[in-house]
Amino acid sequence: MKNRNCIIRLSRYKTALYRLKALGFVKVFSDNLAEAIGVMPSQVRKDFSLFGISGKKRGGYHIDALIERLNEILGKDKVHTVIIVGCGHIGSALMKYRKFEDGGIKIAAGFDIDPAKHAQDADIPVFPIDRVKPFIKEHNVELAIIAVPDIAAQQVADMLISAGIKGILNFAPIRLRCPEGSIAHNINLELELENLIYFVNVLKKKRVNPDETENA
Amino acid sequence: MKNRNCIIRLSRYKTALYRLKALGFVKVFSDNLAEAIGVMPSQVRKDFSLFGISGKKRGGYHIDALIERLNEILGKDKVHTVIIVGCGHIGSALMKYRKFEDGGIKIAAGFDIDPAKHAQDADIPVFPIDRVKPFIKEHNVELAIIAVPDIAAQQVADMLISAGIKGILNFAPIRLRCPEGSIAHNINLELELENLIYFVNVLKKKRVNPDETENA
DNA sequence: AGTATTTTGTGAAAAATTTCACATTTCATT
DNA sequence: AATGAAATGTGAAATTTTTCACAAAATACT
Ligand SMILES: NC(=O)c1ccc[n+]([C@@H]2O[C@H](COP(=O)([O-])OP(=O)(O)OC[C@H]3O[C@@H](n4cnc5c(N)ncnc54)[C@H](O)[C@@H]3O)[C@@H](O)[C@H]2O)c1
Ligand SMILES: NC(=O)c1ccc[n+]([C@@H]2O[C@H](COP(=O)([O-])OP(=O)(O)OC[C@H]3O[C@@H](n4cnc5c(N)ncnc54)[C@H](O)[C@@H]3O)[C@@H](O)[C@H]2O)c1
Repeated sequence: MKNRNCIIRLSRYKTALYRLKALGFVKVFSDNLAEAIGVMPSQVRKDFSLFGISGKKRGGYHIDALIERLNEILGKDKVHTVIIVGCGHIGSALMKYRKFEDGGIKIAAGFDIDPAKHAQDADIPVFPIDRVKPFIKEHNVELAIIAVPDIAAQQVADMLISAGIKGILNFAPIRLRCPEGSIAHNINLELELENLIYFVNVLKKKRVNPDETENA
Repeated sequence: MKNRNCIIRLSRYKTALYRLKALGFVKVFSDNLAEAIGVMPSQVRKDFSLFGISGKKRGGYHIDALIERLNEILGKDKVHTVIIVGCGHIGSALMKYRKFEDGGIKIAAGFDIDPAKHAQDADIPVFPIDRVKPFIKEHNVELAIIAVPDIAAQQVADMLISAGIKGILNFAPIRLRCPEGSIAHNINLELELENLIYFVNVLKKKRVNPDETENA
């Protein structure tokens, strides 16, 4: 029911709603949202009913109220503080990304083992890794992004969790294990590319032989 | 049946197999793979049977043969050339990532609209954006990574597809539309963080009130 | 060689997710 | 105020995906 895909759809509805709002719309119907994110209108209504979101028959949903409700459900009604561990290529790209802040995600600091990466006076400071535990405790940080090499990732994750981190977004190409009470989501870009390659091949086979292949 | 999740699992099995192989294993059973990627053994066997992969009863699967077969299914039995459009923070992080090449994914060049990003003599060169069409045609490139600002992304995608690109991995936070015969996968990092935030909140509610909440 | 044990491969069952379909409500128009 | 059209909310149906469970095969052991 309230599975990962459903939550992802809620985020997508929200993105679509912000765009519709910017376009001047005040209310929206399930088919507008369905069209925007590429699902059936009944899916939109089912998702909403799962969270007790209701609109008005014939009147649809009020955009502002809907955005507010979705933000509340998604926990985006307050600012979330995140730290980044591993300020190499990916880590520093993320640190420089300003749009997270617009979305209520504040990157408080970076941490790295390499002194060359340290920048304690920068806009978003980068501290030595041994400062991470006290930092997490002092600032009550619950979220971390891991962008260290794969061999170090599990060890870093364990350390962060022991310091109080509850949620990790991991870019190292391994599946992080974590104990009850904490959670890790893994982003594996090579896997994403591999996946894309597979579906491009399916597509090509379909062109050559439209019958023998099935849909992607 | 052969849905996206199934293909993702195949990639994961492959990763696990490489690790098991490096550890000295020669054969593997469905429960080893299941344990490694966190699914049921019957899921592993079902996935394999879907692609006509078979092992030996009581003997399991031969790791080398299995890796080879998976690579073949996933289209990883040859090197794939990729270009990157938009060599800003994310784009250049990806260009500097050496492990793609180990996995048979070769980043041939980058393209950017900003002359300050151009580097025609670099290891992986960065060319002006107007060179991208001839490059795609000349080198028969089918895959592209888009890492331009969101407002430019759809336009860039259309251009790439018209030049012959079949598969796009998109980092801009919009859902790219593309015509029949081409495919785009979207990576939305803010959505991933939002999703993580939701599940961390579910976790916290569960701690406070173990009954009223359901599993993540 | 024969027996016991382990593991696959796969239909069938179960579970999860999506889609349908329609009664009900609301809004617009006359 | 009455009528008609449009959109929601939701059980039920359909579809998809996962898990079960067990017969058949391969290996190990005696
Ligand atoms: N760069 C990419 O495009 C890309 C793509 C896919 C996956 N990844 C993955 O993301 C991770 C980071 O990649 P990258 O390219 O940024 O690598 P990188 O080498 O540029 O950065 C890694 C950083 O982590 C730091 N580090 C190492 N061990 C540490 C520790 N124990 N504690 C704190 N910091 C530590 C290093 O000093 C370095 O600054 C890797 O796991 C990589 O496989 C990167
Ligand atoms: N940096 C991140 O951590 C991050 C995180 C999430 C999402 N993203 C998304 O990834 C994309 C890139 O982000 P970034 O931080 O690397 O931005 P950036 O501004 O650093 O880089 C964008 C690059 O694209 C180039 N560009 C702009 N228009 C172009 C065009 N028409 N053709 C070719 N090149 C063009 C720019 O010159 C620039 O070099 C954005 O859509 C952003 O929303 C980035």
